[in-house]
Amino acid sequence: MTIKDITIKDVAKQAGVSVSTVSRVVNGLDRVSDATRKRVHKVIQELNFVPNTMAASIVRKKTNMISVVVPEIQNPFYTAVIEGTEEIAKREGFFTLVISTNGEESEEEAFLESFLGKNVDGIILIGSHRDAAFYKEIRKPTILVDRYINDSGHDGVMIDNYRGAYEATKHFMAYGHERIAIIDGTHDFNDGKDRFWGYKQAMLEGGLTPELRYHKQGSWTESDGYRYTMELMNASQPPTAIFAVNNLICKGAIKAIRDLNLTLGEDISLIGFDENELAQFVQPQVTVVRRPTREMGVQAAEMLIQKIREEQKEVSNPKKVILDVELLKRGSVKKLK
Amino acid sequence: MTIKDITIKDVAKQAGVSVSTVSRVVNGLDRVSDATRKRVHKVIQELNFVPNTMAASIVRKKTNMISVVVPEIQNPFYTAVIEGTEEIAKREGFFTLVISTNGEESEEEAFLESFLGKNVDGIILIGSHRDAAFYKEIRKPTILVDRYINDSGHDGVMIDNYRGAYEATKHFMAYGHERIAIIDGTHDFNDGKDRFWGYKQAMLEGGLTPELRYHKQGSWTESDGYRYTMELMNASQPPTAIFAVNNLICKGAIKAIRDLNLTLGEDISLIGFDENELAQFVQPQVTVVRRPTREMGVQAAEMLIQKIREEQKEVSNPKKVILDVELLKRGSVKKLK
DNA sequence: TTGAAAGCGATACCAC
DNA sequence: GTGGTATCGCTTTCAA
Repeated sequence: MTIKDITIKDVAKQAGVSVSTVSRVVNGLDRVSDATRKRVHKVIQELNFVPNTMAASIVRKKTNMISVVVPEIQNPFYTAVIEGTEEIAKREGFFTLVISTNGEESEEEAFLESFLGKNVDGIILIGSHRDAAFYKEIRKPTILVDRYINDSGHDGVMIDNYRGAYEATKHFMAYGHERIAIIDGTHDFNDGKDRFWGYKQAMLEGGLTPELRYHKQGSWTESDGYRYTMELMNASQPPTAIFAVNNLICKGAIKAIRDLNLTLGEDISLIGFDENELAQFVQPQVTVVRRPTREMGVQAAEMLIQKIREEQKEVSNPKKVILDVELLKRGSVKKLK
Repeated sequence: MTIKDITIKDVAKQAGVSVSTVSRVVNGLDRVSDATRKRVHKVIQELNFVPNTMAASIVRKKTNMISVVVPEIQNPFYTAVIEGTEEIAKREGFFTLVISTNGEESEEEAFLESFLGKNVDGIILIGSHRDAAFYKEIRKPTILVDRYINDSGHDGVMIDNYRGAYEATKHFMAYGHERIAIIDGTHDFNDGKDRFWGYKQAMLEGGLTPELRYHKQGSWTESDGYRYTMELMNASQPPTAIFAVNNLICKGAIKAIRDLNLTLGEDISLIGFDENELAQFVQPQVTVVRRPTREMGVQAAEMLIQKIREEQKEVSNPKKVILDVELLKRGSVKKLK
């Protein structure tokens, strides 16, 4: 059992043919006689030869690898998207590399600029939030998922954040709610802005005025969800409904409601954005705006691979695909008469 | 903005130096005059040159990449381990590629044998469960995490499954429980066997006889956890305590207990193996055997990188590191008088 | 059908 | 300090 990797040359010598021939049978090309093909295969078996794909890639200028770059690998949203991309990639003969940047922009850059980034055929960036100039530097088929930056020059797959928030708010209103609070995240990017905008529009259209005291804005974290729910409910005139703009905030809200000894769907109504485990566990279950996570990955991978095949490295006309969301009505919204 | 990747040659020509020199400055080697270094750097900037690391790897026979292969990327246990490995890898200058096999053994093989597997410096296999012969084929520094196969020839990082189960069972007994049930998974591998064994030993040592009616064995799934909890509690003489051997089973048990309208820690005591979100949410919180997930990743990465550096490709004496577990006592175990 | 040889992009040894 | 060149493992014309 020798350590040295055996190469195409070893196979050639052992089989008594040229490396060209070995290369041909390895790649399943025609014009090789059955006899030699068989012989070569046998030697490959015996020697346990595995071609060095890097060497191949450098001449082919194709790696058959795509990479998916995510901010954090612990978040179920990202892994769900990844599963979608992997499914398609695999079907289409691509290998998926997952890179987690741990939320550090420098990591993203390190990957894209100086390392493996150069050695994949295409890139899917999920939840990335650099500026347009940054993305323009990427001279490779690239798809932006979840967050889209205009003028980035790349295609994108997103969801209709506006509509999700709009529908949620409308649902509250349809059930007779008027004091509808929103626990909001920062508005650094479109997703945050759009969700707030959807809420606001729905309110205005229904003749309600969004009140400042019902608008809590902090980070997109569970602890803020908890804290603001406490604040809202301890105020003199608490809201009858709370819209939690992401899954973490929603979890925090659920915990706060429990700790306040309030009955969900009775003392307070709640809608979350994005599915989460607690929302499904508590009773009544929490109504949420569901986004098609896996489908986002599928779409992104399909678009990317098509791009790779067409070698449209330069995007003339970036395409944005907006996937629809769905309001999963469960029991956490009380019908006021 | 041209598409063609620019190479070291382009830089050399533009800077009026040889490729050797460019290579030197790119790699930060000494023996380059400040003047030329500066000039070359300038050209690199202008041309936006990014070295092709694959080409470099093929001559260096080093990629500075390690891969982590997991069965499924959606499972928080795996992602926690991954975070640990990434931390170390990054610190040591390695890039981490995450590969999800989606539970398909063929995928694992595809990766290891014919693809990128060849192009990383080392491999961490988490939760893999092939036979020894399979692992022996891997001629690369490799660490097995969580599941260990004897005679595989590789190092491993595991936890003390036996002790975890033993402590949990002892805890029940210390609190006066005698009818202690176990909802068990399959015994295909050591982890499953050891957990059951720990339970059994603790019982026997305490003078209790593990009864067949209190031993439910199925798959490691939430649905089985749910189903068996139902069965146990609906039987004529239900147990007073249940040991759920993994996080999914534990979640199922929690849901069943809720649906049976039983009070946790009062009508029924419960201990889970491995932390999980529901265990922390319900009140009282569920006592669990905590395993040091992140630390497992850290250990594995450290061992792997050391091995890579020592070029111990052939392991003479595989090393097994067993990390300890901890019983997190929370409120789900009732003190019987 | 097969082989020889040039080349992919970079490194590293050896001269100068 | 700097450059020339063999080399890494493989693919791909071009001839034979």
